[in-house]
Amino acid sequence: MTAASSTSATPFPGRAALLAWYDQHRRTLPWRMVAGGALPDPYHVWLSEVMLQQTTVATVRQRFPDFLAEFPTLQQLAVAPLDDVLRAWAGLGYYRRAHQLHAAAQMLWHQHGGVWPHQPSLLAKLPGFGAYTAAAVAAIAFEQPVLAVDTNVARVMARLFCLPELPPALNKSAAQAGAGLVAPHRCGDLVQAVMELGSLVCRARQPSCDLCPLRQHCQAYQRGVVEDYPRVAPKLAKPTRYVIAWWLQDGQGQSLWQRRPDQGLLAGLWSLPLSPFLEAEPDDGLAASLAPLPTQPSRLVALVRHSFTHFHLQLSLYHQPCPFSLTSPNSNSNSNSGGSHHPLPPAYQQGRWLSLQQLPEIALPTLMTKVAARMDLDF
DNA sequence: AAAGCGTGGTA
DNA sequence: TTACCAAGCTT
Repeated sequence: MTAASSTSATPFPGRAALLAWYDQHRRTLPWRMVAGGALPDPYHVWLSEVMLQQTTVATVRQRFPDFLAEFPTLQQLAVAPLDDVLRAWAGLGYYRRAHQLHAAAQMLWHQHGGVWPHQPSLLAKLPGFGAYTAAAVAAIAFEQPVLAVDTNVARVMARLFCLPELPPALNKSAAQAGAGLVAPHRCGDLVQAVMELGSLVCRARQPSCDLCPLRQHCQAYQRGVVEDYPRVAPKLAKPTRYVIAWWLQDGQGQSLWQRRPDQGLLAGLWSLPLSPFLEAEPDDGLAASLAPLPTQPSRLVALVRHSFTHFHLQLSLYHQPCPFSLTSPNSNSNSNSGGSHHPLPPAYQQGRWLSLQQLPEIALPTLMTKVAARMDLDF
């Protein structure tokens, strides 16, 4: 989001009350030091901040320890294969984060010699570091006097000062309005205190103003208009798209899985072969015309619904037996033992033939986890 | 700079 | 069931 440093801003009078509230109510989280403890490990702070981008604390609480156990240090993350990182990230969404996490680890390890820059402006040069993450790491890990503005902080400031902007302009406005909260000491606690307040008290829905340590300072509360802030832009309706996923099954019960490109939707994750996106629900005739093996029968096995950020998807899972006997389980091509059959078209000659039991070896997005569950039922 | 990019919980 | 929301970044 955004960041602000306090240079000449008017000190905010509620800062001490906010920190006192934080000392009493802060949650114990896996990436957070005990109250009053030493500075946290910047690698832990960074990993948690990236995981928490648009992702709930409840989810990150579950996934952070496992990821850290697989990649305990910056160095181990930097030297790990990308596909291992993607597999560890599977299910968390926004997979570009995992690509950039890996790229930034490599830059920090190989170009910075494993030494972290402390300034937000330098951190912001790393992939995956926007204004928010750069400020959050600088404040929490290195006690730099900056305010990191995420959704929570923007909401708290919008209410404290009745800021009228809509996102993303609100974030800049909130950074300016909140500059008076920043001081030379307890920089990391201050940032986390505002976020914690936004998460636990100054919530988007049903805020608990009676529990808020800042309500005497809150303009929206004084005017009785807390629920009117922050203002929200009207949302566009999500379109529904359709797609066919091909369950090609060979004689040993294996199916063909393909790695998606490193850019775009589900980047670098694995999927059954997919048709192009369709504007309407496909019927059996359309499926037959698009099938990888035109001479083989195909049957509809399941409809799988899934929602992405900007569209709804209905996936039609079509099963098609593949008569080729494969030379090896992980072969990239099909043998020619079935001489009377047409070979698979080139688009289907890349990938891995895997049993359902082997799926943990590859990075599967949640959509494909749902699909695999239906394959398991139908197997 | 508007749009692309995941997922799970909640009302 | 649907819509909204959550410790955003990138092009």
